[in-house]
Amino acid sequence: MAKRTVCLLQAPHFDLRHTLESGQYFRWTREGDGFLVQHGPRLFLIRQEGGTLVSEGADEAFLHDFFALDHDFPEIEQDLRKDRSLRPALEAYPGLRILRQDPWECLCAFLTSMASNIPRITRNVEDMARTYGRRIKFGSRVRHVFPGPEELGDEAGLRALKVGFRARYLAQAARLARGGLLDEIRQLDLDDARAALMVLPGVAEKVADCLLLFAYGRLEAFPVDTWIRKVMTRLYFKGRRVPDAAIRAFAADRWGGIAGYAQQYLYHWSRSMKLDARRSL
DNA sequence: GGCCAGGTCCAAT
DNA sequence: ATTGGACATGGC
Repeated sequence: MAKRTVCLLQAPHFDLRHTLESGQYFRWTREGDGFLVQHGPRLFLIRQEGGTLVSEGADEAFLHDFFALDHDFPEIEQDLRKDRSLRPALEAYPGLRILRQDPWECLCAFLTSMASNIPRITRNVEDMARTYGRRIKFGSRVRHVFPGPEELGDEAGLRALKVGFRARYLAQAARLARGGLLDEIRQLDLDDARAALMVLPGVAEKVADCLLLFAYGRLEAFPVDTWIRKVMTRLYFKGRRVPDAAIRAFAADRWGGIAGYAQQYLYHWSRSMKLDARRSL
């Protein structure tokens, strides 16, 4: 067996665990004091030692891109800290960052996310990989690459994986992705990009915003899901139910180009808080 | 058992 | 323009 080279990467102001556990990405498992992660064709071990990421099985350029180390973390954090309501979330998960995922994989993950939950999304994604993806090994560990749009099964095949009504969306997404839809997004401004993504059946505002934020690096995107709706109405709307558009508009106004970071902190924090409807913040 | 879940779509106000 | 139910499956 070929010996794998160890890759060291400086990642100050970055917390691997908070980042992976925040619910933006699903293809990782804990292993020892680190994680076994896969993304695209890669399968790698990674752990954090202070401000350094130590990895086996991935090169520096990939890691730098995937973990989005080009984002100006101190600047983002400093900006968000100006909002007092955000501080508990910021302090609960210092170093929580937004990843830069592959758009196709991200699309499939969040297509399966509707009316679901993280354990089930994770299982759906792994089922798709195991059924349609090519095998890869890391030492004695065997995993599967997430299948490309050409490799993903048809609707009937996907239904057999228990993804339910999401099977049709996934099959259609594959068809449109084969036509290059996901590549055309990058050059569009936010509104056009969102509209282009929403051409995909099963993609409306929330999933589109997840892609824009988690895959396309559009840090101003602010996905509004049930958790965000709950925490935002509590923190900023006196508990009154308001349209999602109003929440997005508020976020854009308050946090501008880094609203997506605020979203990810609030999402992770609100879930850990187990916010109760009867309790005020 | 029925209700609801990292939503979206469609029909009926 | 807004609202309610259906959609598969699974967990509680």
